[in-house]
Amino acid sequence: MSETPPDISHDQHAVRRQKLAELRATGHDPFRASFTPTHFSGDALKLHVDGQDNAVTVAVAGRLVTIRDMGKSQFVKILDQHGQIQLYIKKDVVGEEAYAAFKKLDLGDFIGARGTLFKTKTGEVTVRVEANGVTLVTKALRPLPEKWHGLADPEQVYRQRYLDLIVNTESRARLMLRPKIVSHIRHLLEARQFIEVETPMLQNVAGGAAARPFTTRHNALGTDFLLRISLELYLKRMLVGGYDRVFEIGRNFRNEGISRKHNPEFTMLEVYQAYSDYRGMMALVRDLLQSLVREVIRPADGSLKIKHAASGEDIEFGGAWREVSYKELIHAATGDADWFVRSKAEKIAGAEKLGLGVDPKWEEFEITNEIFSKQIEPTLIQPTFVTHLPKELCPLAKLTLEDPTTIDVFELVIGGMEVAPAYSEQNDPDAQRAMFEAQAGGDQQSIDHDFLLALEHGMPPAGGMGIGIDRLCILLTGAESIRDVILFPQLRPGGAKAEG
RNA sequence: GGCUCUCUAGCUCAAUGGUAGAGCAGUUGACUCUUAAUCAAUUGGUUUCGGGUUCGAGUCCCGAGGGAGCCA
Repeated sequence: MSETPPDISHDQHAVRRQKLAELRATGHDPFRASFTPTHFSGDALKLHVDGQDNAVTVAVAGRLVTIRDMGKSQFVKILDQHGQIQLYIKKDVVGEEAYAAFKKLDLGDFIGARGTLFKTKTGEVTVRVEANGVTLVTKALRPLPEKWHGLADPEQVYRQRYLDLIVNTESRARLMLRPKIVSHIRHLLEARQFIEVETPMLQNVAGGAAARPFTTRHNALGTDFLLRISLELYLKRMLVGGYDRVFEIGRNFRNEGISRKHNPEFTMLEVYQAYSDYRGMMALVRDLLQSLVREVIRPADGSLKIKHAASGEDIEFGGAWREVSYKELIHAATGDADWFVRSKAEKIAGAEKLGLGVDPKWEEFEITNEIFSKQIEPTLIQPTFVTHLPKELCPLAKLTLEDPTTIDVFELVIGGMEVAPAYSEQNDPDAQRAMFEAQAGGDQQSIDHDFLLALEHGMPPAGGMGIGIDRLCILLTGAESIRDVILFPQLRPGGAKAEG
């Protein structure tokens, strides 16, 4: 027994495991302890009345994130769903043995604490822990990242998001905002008598958008399915079925690149309203976004302005929003009022004059749209309804009566990003079939014949709109990347740092 | 998929091709109102991995892997 134990003081994992072993040896299993808090931290803090210290007793629980040890007393902070609350532990209050046990706690441990609320000299409402007031409810066997700089390595932030949420206050605030945004959207739509539905993610034909789908296999049916790339065609079946106002908030999957604006799985809101049209959708989306800024984001100055991270410009959500046709924007960008009657060769020359590389194999509308997406869209920082896109860009909308080369749609652009497209929905089954066939180019398999059958049964005239929830959250939270508003963004597998 | 950048202690970061360091965290001690608490001492490294050049490589070269940005 004369052997000196090996020095493990450098190995925080080993030190914590040893503490766990000691606790168990003395009959305290920190994974079997129970504690029932009476309040979340934020609610508890509100209970303190100025000038009435120690009048209210609360029980709070959370993760130990700060320890300030002053010998015979300590200030510590715990973190729960609401945020942090400070605890004050005095040796002469809790007793020698309990105080010694408390000193063995580590940052990251989950504890429960019971005590009375008081205000410290510096004005922070704090729980004065009472005798037998502390319970260790879970031992953390791994150390937390550094307290001041937090977790900065982007890879670890995404792979171990839980650590990011514990130590990076801004990440936590931003990600907590997202459920509030989604909830607010739901409530607003429900208040307007929209019905929320759930439609299939496993589909035979991935329709409603142009994107490469993921494929998966159903064993019992012995058949492949595609993961949906859009919600559109099933929600329209609901219009056929007599649901006049429907929406769905759900995951779409697109088997394409990953970037600051793209995650392979992302969340869409789609809304369909019978007897409305794209102009009705304009009012709806503006109401929705203004309400979100007013009620959820609540800019401090009482305005409806949000800072745009990429440009530094303030985005003004209040008031009426700019409305401009696609053709007007193209005319202005090219300086050519006759752009749309120019030959393909002239369009190629025009695009190249703007510094854009174009593939001669492209269709004319693709050349024009390259100008829109590269030269125009990124400059539209303030909310802008771009209306009447060329009909080739979407086969699911009604043609404009006065100009059958365009469709009755808008694309809402904010912060240089497409946020919400909306259409007067095509409900003529023959026109719809013709558009599908033209687009499929003989590939009958890519046509959703079941949807066309539904249309033949009759779909009421309707306006429809989609909002990319992730992009909306980027805008509303001032984030720089889609990865900052998705809890667990897609990364290459297996890269997590190996831990002993 | 292409180009550029990046990977060093648990975390945040240093280190002309020449002995791998600091702060926080950890460990030991002091301190009964702290706010990145303070003070003293102290442990801790296969520098992402595999090759190469060199008397000598964290640093230069090649390859692999992860991540970031731009492009497609």
